[in-house]
Amino acid sequence: MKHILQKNVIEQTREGTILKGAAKDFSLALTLDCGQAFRWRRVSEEPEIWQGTAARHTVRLEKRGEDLLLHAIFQMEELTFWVHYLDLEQDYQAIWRILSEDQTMRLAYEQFGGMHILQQDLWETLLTFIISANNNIPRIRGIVERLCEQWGELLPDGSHAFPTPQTLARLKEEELMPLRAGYRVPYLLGTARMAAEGEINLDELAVLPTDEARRMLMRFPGVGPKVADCVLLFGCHRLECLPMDVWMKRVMREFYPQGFPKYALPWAGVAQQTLFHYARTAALFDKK
DNA sequence: AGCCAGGGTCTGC
DNA sequence: GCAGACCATGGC
Repeated sequence: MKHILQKNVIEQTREGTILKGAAKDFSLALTLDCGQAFRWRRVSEEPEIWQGTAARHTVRLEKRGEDLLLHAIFQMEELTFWVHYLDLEQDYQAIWRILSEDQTMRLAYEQFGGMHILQQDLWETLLTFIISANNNIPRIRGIVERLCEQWGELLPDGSHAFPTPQTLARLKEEELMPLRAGYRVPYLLGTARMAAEGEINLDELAVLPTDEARRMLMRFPGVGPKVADCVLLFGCHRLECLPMDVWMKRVMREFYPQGFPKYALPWAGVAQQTLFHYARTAALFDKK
């Protein structure tokens, strides 16, 4: 608890909990809508409010100037969950001081600074990124939403938790047809069954060295190198992992034919996420 | 109509 | 190990 207090000054109000200064170098919009999580939606423009569910927790986050308000969050346990999830303890400025030695990364950061790498639930991240394969972000959102509404436990506030491996493992392929997930359905079920039967234990995987964890993730059906790296980065907080989707391949071909500079490697995933957004937004490439 | 999207699997060499 | 076909779905 004290590490929260170190970096974030907490103020309890009737509305919830305010983290003073937490929104200063942290962008809700960039972090929650940059293709690492798919269950967030902006419920208000002004003030800026985001609502989302992660694992079995749900919250509304409001940007109030430089402060961050967590609506209706009063208990320390809930607060700790979100501080961890949003990665508010990490010093991203220190990371970007290093990455900014590189010209392209510096330019990307100047436009799109403030992204955090979320610390998402491993299982949820695994299934979500199996869905992401050869897919686009709006459609991934829809499939994940239908998945949770159908088979995720109903939470007190009316939202749905992410479905457990055990729940999904019992289903048949035809029951997943309403998801409209296409050829990924057998991957989802196969992965759910392996996780439910403990063929691969995700808790054990989470503490393995990155290379071993990656090899183990790739034993799940529907998980290749790219999905594995997304799971390691977004669900295991391995900031050195560099998922290579079509956009990052363009970035690498254009700006880093020899790969990232060596000093950037420990934070390759952090750089990647900002460059990913930069590439997609800034019209750097004329579609190939 | 054809191409593309946070790719993976399977086959054939 | 590596290229190429194939894979549902929906937006443009």
